[in-house]
Amino acid sequence: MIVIKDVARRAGVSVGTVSNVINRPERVNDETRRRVESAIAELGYVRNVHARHLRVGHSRIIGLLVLDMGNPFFVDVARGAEQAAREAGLGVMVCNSNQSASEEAEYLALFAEQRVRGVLLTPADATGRTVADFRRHGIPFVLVDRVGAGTEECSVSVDDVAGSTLAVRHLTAAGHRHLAYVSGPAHLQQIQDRRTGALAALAEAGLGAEALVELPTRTLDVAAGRDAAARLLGLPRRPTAVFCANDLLALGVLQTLFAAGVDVPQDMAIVGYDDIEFAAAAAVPLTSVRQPATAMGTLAGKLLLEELAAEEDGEEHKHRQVVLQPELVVRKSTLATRRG
Amino acid sequence: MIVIKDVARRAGVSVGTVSNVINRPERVNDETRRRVESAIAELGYVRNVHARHLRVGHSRIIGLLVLDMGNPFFVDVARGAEQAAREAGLGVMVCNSNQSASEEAEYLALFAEQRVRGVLLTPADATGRTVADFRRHGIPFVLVDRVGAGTEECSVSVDDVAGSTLAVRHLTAAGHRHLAYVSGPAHLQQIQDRRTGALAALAEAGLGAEALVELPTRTLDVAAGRDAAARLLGLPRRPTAVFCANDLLALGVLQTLFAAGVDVPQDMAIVGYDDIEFAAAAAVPLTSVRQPATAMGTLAGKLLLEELAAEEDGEEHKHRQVVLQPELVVRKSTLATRRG
DNA sequence: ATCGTCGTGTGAATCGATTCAACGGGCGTG
DNA sequence: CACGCCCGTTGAATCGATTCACACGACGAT
Repeated sequence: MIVIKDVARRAGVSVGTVSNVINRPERVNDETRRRVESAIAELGYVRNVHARHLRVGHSRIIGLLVLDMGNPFFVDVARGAEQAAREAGLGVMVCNSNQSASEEAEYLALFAEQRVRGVLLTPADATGRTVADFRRHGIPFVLVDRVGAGTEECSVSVDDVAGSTLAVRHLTAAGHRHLAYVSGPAHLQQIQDRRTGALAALAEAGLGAEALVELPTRTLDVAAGRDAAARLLGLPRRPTAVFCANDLLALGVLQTLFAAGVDVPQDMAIVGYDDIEFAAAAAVPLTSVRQPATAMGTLAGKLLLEELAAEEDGEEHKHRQVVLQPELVVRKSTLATRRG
Repeated sequence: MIVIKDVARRAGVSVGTVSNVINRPERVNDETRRRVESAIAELGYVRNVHARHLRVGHSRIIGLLVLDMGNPFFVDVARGAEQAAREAGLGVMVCNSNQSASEEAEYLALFAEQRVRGVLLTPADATGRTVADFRRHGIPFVLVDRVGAGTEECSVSVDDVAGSTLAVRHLTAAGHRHLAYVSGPAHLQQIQDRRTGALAALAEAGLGAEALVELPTRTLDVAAGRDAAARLLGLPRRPTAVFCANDLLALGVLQTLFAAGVDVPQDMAIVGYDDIEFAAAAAVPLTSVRQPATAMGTLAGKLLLEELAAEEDGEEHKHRQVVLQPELVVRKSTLATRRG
């Protein structure tokens, strides 16, 4: 393997000069620079980032830890983050916590070992334990899709309470009085907030918590949705509408209802969350709460970059909590009007 | 930041001993080991992988470069690869080439800089140029979803010619005589192979290439499918069936046909490719060619691990080309029988 | 003639963990 | 008692790139 010393020998200069050609080309004479550059090309030299990072103290990679890349919502978040990082010449290492606090802790430990420059994190652990542990390493991080507890970190989130209020208000306005909430793992903040918003909308309509049957699931995917729908069909007094904590669940619910011959939206209305691309292409196009996923990723990336820049310039950094607003997209899955 | 020297001082031992506790705990006395371990815990020491890798020569990360993580097919491949890597204690860095040869080259350069332990690669460049360039670095790699040109590398792929033959044979058997092929970027091997298979099935049915109208697209996503469907509807002599190079395209086609009031499958049958989870949940459940995506990822990971193990033991490694077989899943989007 | 400055280059110290030759002490054996 | 051996530990060399104090020559100003 070719190292910087080989290049230096080939070009007839010192290793310091080769390093300068790579990192501050303006400091070296044109003629010398050309000689070094062609030596690099001829030998096929690739610099070793480990040596570099050992010296400079940190790497040029940021870590992104999301709940599940199987959810197109997070794919969009990742796309946004990657774009922001790219513009600053940083690489992104994407990992899945699979909504598990222990996997989250494992990946955060990996990031710490790697001395990543910063982290974008969608916490799986609502207690904040793993995040608190991670803070000790002193690696800058930004929370994504979750508001920080204090103001000790930046965060970008979408108002989940507002989003679910929109969704459920839409249902109560159509006359629904008895709803189901297909939720998800209770330890996720998003799941809790979306319940809060749903209850708020019910209260507006003069309804109490008894109007909302919660159907929790272990995961947030299509299979869990199918499973929840089976439970839904078995309920003694069947609700007339289902609010799902995300679109994957909603698609699963839709599939099972369809197979059971339940007409959507006539017999059962469905609202999803996230408005992933597949929601519009579903058997019955899904009404859903749209979240600005890519924008969230980009913004989170930018906040992190700001913090890094401040750190490098020795300036003070004020943490910011950005909250974006969701938007209800009405489609066929809720279009029927309820009788009474 | 805490370094190994701090731990050594705290535990009252030399740095060599601390390193031994971390890497070969059996060589150190129980009492000493415990002292070092608690020093590590108390100080919150995290070892610096850059220093480690500088010394040992390579990292414990493998690179995975896929065409598009927006395609659930590749998410499944990644899941499989990650699992295989995890079992061997390796991390995975996932990147998207976005089907672009230049982005592919960029990410491969990043992997080379990082001295990743190995690479799993779905090439975007059918010419094999970027792959050939990458070979120079001497980093082991395995091709995924693509058979290698020679036998100079391992590969895991699914027989695309067989898969598309299945798909199109299914259509001709149902009486279709005039088909469209919504393809994709011509520089992808998969796209070419799937055309070859389609033409083979047509030939079996006594039909020539004129029976297949190709509608190429620039990308392989839902939006491109919508766009292709618009062109499809504008054709002078409208085909009765569409074969799409993947499910994302098929979902886009379905959406546009639906909006235009074209009945699927009565007026137009659709076959997709990949059998992603969303294909079954579509407006009209899609007939699709199922590929063993997760298995492909796992297998590719295992082949790479085998190669790495051989390298470490100084053994000879024989490259293998594994070809998996796809399977046709028939659903409603092709269920109508053609008249003549 | 002297001094300062500028533009280029050099070479050694440095980052943190790993590894290995060497060492010391305890024990058993001849 | 002397010797060899094993166990556990030490300390220094090493990996490759970066960085910085310094050197060197040329040139201009005084």
